[in-house]
Amino acid sequence: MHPPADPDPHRRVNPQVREGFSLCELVPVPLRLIDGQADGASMGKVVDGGGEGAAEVTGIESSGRLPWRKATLARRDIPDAVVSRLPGYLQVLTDLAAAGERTIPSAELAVRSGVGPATLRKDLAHLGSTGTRGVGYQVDPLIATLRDCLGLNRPWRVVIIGAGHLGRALAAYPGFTERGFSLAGIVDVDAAAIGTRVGGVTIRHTDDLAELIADPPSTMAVIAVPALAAQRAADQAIALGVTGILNFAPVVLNVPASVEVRNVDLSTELQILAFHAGQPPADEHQEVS
Amino acid sequence: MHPPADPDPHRRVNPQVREGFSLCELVPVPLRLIDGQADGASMGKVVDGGGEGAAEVTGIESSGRLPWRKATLARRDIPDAVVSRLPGYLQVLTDLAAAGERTIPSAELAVRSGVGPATLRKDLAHLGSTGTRGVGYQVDPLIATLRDCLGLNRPWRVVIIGAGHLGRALAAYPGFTERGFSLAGIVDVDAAAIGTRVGGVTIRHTDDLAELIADPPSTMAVIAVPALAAQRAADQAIALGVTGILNFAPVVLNVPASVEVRNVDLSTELQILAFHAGQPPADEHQEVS
DNA sequence: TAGATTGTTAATCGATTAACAATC
DNA sequence: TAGATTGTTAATCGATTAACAATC
Repeated sequence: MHPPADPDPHRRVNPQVREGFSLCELVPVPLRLIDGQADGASMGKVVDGGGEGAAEVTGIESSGRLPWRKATLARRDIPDAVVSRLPGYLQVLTDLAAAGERTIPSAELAVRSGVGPATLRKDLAHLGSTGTRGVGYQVDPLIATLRDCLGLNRPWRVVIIGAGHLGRALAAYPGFTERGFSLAGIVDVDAAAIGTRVGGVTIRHTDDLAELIADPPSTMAVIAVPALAAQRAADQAIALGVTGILNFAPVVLNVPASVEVRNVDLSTELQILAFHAGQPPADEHQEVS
Repeated sequence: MHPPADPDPHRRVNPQVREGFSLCELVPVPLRLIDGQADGASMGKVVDGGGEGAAEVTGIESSGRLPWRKATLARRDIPDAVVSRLPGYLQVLTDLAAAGERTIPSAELAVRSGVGPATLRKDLAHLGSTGTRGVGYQVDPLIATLRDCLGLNRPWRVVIIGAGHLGRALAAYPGFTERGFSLAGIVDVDAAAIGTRVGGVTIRHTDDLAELIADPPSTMAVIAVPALAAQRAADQAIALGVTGILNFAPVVLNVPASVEVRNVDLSTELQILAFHAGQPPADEHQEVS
């Protein structure tokens, strides 16, 4: 009935530890910390962190005893597969809101999002139940919940590294700012490009990256440089505090586990299409099993 | 140890039948066909196709009794998750070949590809075992096998629909032709753009799409138009015989099951990064479970 | 109430991983 | 042979799906 599961090539990184810990809604769940014993082989002992800081979604370890915020989401608990579908739901819901819809049943939202209704309801249940039995989901509150979950209510500043055709196209992409990402700047090493205006900013030299990222701070970088320059670009960005990288270069970036990388590779996608195009065509009237 | 599984948002389509059938190496497996009864509700009856045509990877239903080609691969049998990793392996291997490497053990190829060694070996086993115990994999033969499997030994012509910033950047992207895809042309409806040269071709009007796709035939299209125009572009391309679509517009395309769609959405990726950036930072010394 | 639709369970399905016998 | 590394098995893990009780 549905496209089979397919692990996300966009999240591929060199094997690294990526262990999370869980937060629960409204319940002060302590951070799980490893105590200090440097015992490499055995498992770290889980220590009760004392109930502090877990509700603060920015992940900054709190120094004082914060009042328990109404944590809207158990964000750590959401599987990656679910997270990757949330932007799609948000997109569809935004369109629905613009069209004046107030509520929508899961069946319809699912069709418009390209997923099954069971998957949709289970996904949304991860955000805390927002639906009403017999009615469906309220569009506006669900949008708010999704935006909150994805962290889109804070400003995100993004730098683009590489001002070739692709970098400039990305800088000029309106969807960038439409969805709350603001372009901090774009850099390149090519003297011919520097000084050109694109997407509301002026292309600067890569040497200015530190300055650009620092104030106000950017935490996301888009890498749009040739493959050979990509690792260096990533290293620079990470050294300057970037924790999220969208990589368009066809290389596996080596990054610390604290940095999230998503890869987008045009030719990978074309090759996957080639594979399928080379297959015997799926018969439209094929048996449904 | 590894990034968790993550279903591939790039393959999301409206729920449609996507049933395959299997080919086995060297064994003439008949196509499974549904007989003609137009019985909508009940399941189609599976009919033995008589053993013809299954080995022809182009998927054109053969009219005569073809000799059984030595089918190098059971391409239908390869899980999507595996297929999505093959281009990455090919990329790494190509780099290794350029560096003069003759053989490579799975452990090293795995690290360079950002996957685990067990996954790598299991993936390659799907292509027929090409490794040598105690030695590793031979680079050049493995490249040949991968290219064969992905269907990269045939010419693939691609049309780009939409000549905005992104469409033009894609047209100019060298990786396009470097990996065996040739740009058939690029079209737009904007009179100001038509006539401009980009990536070795001249931007033509969308009305010329039929002509462009027909001769020589293109089977792949890249959609780089605004969201509102994407479905229409897809419909046009599909009507003209395109069976693979790389969609950059943030919409779920409605296509027949015989058409493969892969979605690339910049803002989706940024939103996923935002989610992770909003999380408590993964502790580098976190417990390994 | 009756109809509709959610939230959740349990079953299925598929992908990943560790481990090791096979074998170069 | 001894060492190295594959191919494959079996176990684990996670994601999807169908179905239905809960409930608006």
